[in-house]
Amino acid sequence: MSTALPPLTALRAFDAAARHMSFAKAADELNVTPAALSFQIKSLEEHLGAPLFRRLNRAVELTDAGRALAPDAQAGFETLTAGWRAAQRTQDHQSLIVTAGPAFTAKWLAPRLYDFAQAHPEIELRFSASLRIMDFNRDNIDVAIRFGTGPDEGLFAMELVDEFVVPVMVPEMAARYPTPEDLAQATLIIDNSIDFLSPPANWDAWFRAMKVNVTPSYGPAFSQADHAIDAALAGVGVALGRRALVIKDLSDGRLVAPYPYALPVSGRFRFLCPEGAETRPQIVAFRNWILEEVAKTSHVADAMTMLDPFAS
Amino acid sequence: MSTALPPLTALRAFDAAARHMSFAKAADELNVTPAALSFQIKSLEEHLGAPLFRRLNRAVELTDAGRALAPDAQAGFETLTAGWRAAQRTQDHQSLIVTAGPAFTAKWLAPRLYDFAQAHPEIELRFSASLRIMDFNRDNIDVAIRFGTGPDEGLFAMELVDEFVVPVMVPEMAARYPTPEDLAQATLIIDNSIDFLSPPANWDAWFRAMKVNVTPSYGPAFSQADHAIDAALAGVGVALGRRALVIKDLSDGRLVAPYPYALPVSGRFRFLCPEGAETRPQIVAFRNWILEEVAKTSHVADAMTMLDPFAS
DNA sequence: ATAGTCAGTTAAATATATCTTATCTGAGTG
DNA sequence: CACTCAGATAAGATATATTTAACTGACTAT
Repeated sequence: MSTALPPLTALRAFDAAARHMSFAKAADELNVTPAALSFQIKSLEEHLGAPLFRRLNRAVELTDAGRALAPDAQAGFETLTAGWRAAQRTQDHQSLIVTAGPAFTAKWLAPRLYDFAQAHPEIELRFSASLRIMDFNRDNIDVAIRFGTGPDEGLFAMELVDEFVVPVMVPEMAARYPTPEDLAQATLIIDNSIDFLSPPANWDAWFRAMKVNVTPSYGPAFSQADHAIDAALAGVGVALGRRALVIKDLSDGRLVAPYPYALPVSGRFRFLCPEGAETRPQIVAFRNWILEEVAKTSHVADAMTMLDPFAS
Repeated sequence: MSTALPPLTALRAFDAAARHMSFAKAADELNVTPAALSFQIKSLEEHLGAPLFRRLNRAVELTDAGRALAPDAQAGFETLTAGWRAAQRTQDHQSLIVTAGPAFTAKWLAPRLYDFAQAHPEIELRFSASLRIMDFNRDNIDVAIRFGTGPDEGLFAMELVDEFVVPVMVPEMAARYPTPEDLAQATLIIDNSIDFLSPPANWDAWFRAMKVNVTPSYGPAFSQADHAIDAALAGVGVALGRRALVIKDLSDGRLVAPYPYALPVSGRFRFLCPEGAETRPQIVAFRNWILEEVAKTSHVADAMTMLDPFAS
């Protein structure tokens, strides 16, 4: 039995027909006449020596052979399409598609976007905020910014600055809670988005590292870090904010960190792109811009004293 | 930027060229002249608007665009090939390719093969003994027999009989160890191949279920169940054998199980094939034959008393 | 040096595959 | 009973792919 592939055009016609379960719709998708599609399927069936579809009254259905072929045909063409798109993207120096989690998008990227647009008017930046880890080729992504530790196979990775968490609140509230012990009276906002970290970076860990013995009264809990920070900005209470997500608000004075003791966390925000793509001009520009922006606010972090995350 | 795929023949030419890193070898693989391949690559590069290869003195190397495309191109065509082979297999009623672990192949299939060949001379049976779990389409497999519990997505599965382990030895040895307590004096052969089971099905578990308090003296340990049984057949000692693997030897008298107390285990051997393939004639024949063979030796197991695997 | 070889390119002719238009079939539908 | 819908088919037109044969430019070995 010949292992060689049949004519690929015919295979593609089959894929479209199997996905739509209709020759007419498949022909439409491929911008050919139904007649052409009919020929292609017939040719494929001749190559195989057996029918792939059963022609019914007003419908078609797959034969056993068709059912064996269809899933791999679909997957194969999807992969080819993804690869072709990736190759096309290497030729595009105008646009840049970035994916990041909702928190980083809202609290780091969004407030600085105007700045990037000013510096690089030629680059059309698009965002795709999603927690789902995306596949660069399949999802048409150029750059991802993800919180984690790496390493990642086959990816170019650059770690942004050391990450930590520190209690943040609106300035008016800071006057009411001059010392960490006073936080026993405060509403502590909970951020569950980094529960997966080890060692943990929650309120309990911060108090322990501070060697402060309080029985905190917890307030609302959020599954996304940006919502917890928004709550703090609204004056709801005190949040334990990750550096990257609160440093802009601290720098601009919307939030303050009255106790300059920060708890290091094991993850960092990382800049990721497919290997080889790190030299594309718009990716270079974006990466340099991120580094510049990080540097702009580093003075805020310099004033912090790092706690021992393993203190007991 | 058009998202449509370029001519597929050109893509396939690129795939071959990228895999071989040589136009000449790629042309050879595709049974065309180097000239044809050169045209195909050129056409693909025109579609993309950029070169995919850098032509060097006596070699070619991929450009960034080529590097972005090559992996997905290769994966895509591999998937298409696997699917096509799967479709071709549905048309083949003569041959049957079975994969099973080494132990099942050696101790169950191999001794019965002559029987199947007699009953179905029209079916050409081939074996692929491997511990690696294989992909039906990718590896050209019709049927797999695996030890486990399921369920399996998208597969047709049939569980063979309940599985258990029982001490087995050569008949001469049985006279020396009339009671389970006597096993303290015997060499106990260890089979590590089912260490992953829960609850465990090792000597310790069997003695505990028997409520026999012995301090066993362990002999050689094997990572594959058939080797442990071979050791028992060679008179090395007493093995704890899985039903399916020892029942033929018990039935034929090469081994005996002097203590008819068997410990049930949580896994079973399972007959697996792609969904829809279970009606193909040679698969039906093979499946029925397995069921018949299982029935032939069931009297041996009927004489066993099942122990409580959770006894403490 | 200089001819030989190797890898890939190119032009022109040709073969093959693919697509279209137009007509046809056959089973439901109003 | 005419109508529509999904697909099949025939014949000619067009686009794609391939071959043969001649060419380039760099390394290789006398």
